[in-house]
Amino acid sequence: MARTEHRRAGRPRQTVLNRERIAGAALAVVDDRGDFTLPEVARRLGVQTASLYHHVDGRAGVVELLRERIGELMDTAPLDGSSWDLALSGYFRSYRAVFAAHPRVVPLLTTSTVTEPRVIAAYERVVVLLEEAGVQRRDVMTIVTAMENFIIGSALDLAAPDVMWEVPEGVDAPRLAAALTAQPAGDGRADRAFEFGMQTFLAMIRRLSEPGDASKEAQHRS
Amino acid sequence: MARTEHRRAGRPRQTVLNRERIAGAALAVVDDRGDFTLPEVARRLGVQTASLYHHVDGRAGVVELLRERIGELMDTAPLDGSSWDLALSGYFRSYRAVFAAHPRVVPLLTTSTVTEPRVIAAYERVVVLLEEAGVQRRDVMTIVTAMENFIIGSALDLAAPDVMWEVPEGVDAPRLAAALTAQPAGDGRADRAFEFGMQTFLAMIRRLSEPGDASKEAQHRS
DNA sequence: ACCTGAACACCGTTCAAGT
DNA sequence: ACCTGAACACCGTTCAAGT
Repeated sequence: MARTEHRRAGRPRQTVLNRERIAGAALAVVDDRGDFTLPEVARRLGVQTASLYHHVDGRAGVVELLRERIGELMDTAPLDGSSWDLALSGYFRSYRAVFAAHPRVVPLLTTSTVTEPRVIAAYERVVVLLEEAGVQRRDVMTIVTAMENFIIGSALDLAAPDVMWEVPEGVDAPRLAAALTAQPAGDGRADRAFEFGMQTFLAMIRRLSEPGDASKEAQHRS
Repeated sequence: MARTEHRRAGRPRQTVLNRERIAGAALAVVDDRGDFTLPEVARRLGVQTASLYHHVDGRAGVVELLRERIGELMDTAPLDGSSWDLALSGYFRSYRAVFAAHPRVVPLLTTSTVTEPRVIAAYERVVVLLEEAGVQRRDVMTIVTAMENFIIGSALDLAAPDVMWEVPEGVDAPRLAAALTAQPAGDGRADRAFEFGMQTFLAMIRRLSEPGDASKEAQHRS
């Protein structure tokens, strides 16, 4: 009892900390607090805040760790499927499912370039699939970007409160109120919007791939 | 000179602060720092940090102020146009243009319910337009939510770095690299993705409105 | 190399004191 | 009612001291 009560100063014989453990603690803190601070993460690990700096580059480093962890959780298996549309929808669904499991990390990861090797590799597959589907090379990134933006927005939606729109007192919005009421019940609100959007994009990709479709050119008019 | 050098303690004869001025200062700080702190906002107004608390409810109150200001900047005029698709695309374009002008406020506003009267009123119009377009009442909010998510994602894209995907060393992603290179030049990358996505949604709405379209039901299969 | 404990600058919030 | 100045708890980051 007296032995483990306090860790004295100086390097311990066996390492107590590593990036893996820090990532797990940070994710846990975000999951139930909605955000994290370095002292909170350290406390959960039974360690001093300053100790974290031996493994990660401050707070930004911990965010980077969360980004990696999220990337690892995504299931890229669907991308090796047979048909391009099932492959894409399967991957994007798992992409969003990871955020659905950890909605409160989303706001922490929204502003930065994608560099995660696993994610980059997945997008490599996505590009190949789109080209196989018949999308013109110069249009590929436009489509990927649009879908990515949609998924990020849908992920943020998961972190948002249950009611996305609320008609305040004094404001008259009967049709909006009616539409809000007419929504199918259940917690599937965000799920339905996601599925609808994804199917919408897939349908457009099919249209772009049909030979002799005049709307192909329309995308380049502006 | 000696008169205005210091403001002594006690209530000034004429009010120096109001919500409007605070909103403007906060927006300016965010625009060029990427974030704001109360001391920064106060400094820009030549005032003590504590003074802000007489007009807004702390930091959260200033965020609320930014939300209001952004709502006011949106141009709802297109919503009174003749055809539903031009009305919707016009409004959503201005919606996103406001964020394009103030990209760094986006991350501050992403997690919360829409209550802004101006924005609620705009969505009331959007609902009416969608119903006029022939969308089933129970589908309206699904579509609105999907489009909203897409726009939020597209707005965040504006706050992100120029390169959204970067293939790191050691990772092999030739087709992604080629697709990135094949993008049309110019800063229109985000704009093109936004236009593509919006037109994609409008096309789907048209399809849903066509009488006797079997795909209508498909949306409710899951 | 890795952990501690103390230190520092900075932030958000509160509050008594002044007009 | 509205502003100041001081105070407090807390956060991110640095660093010398210890093994």
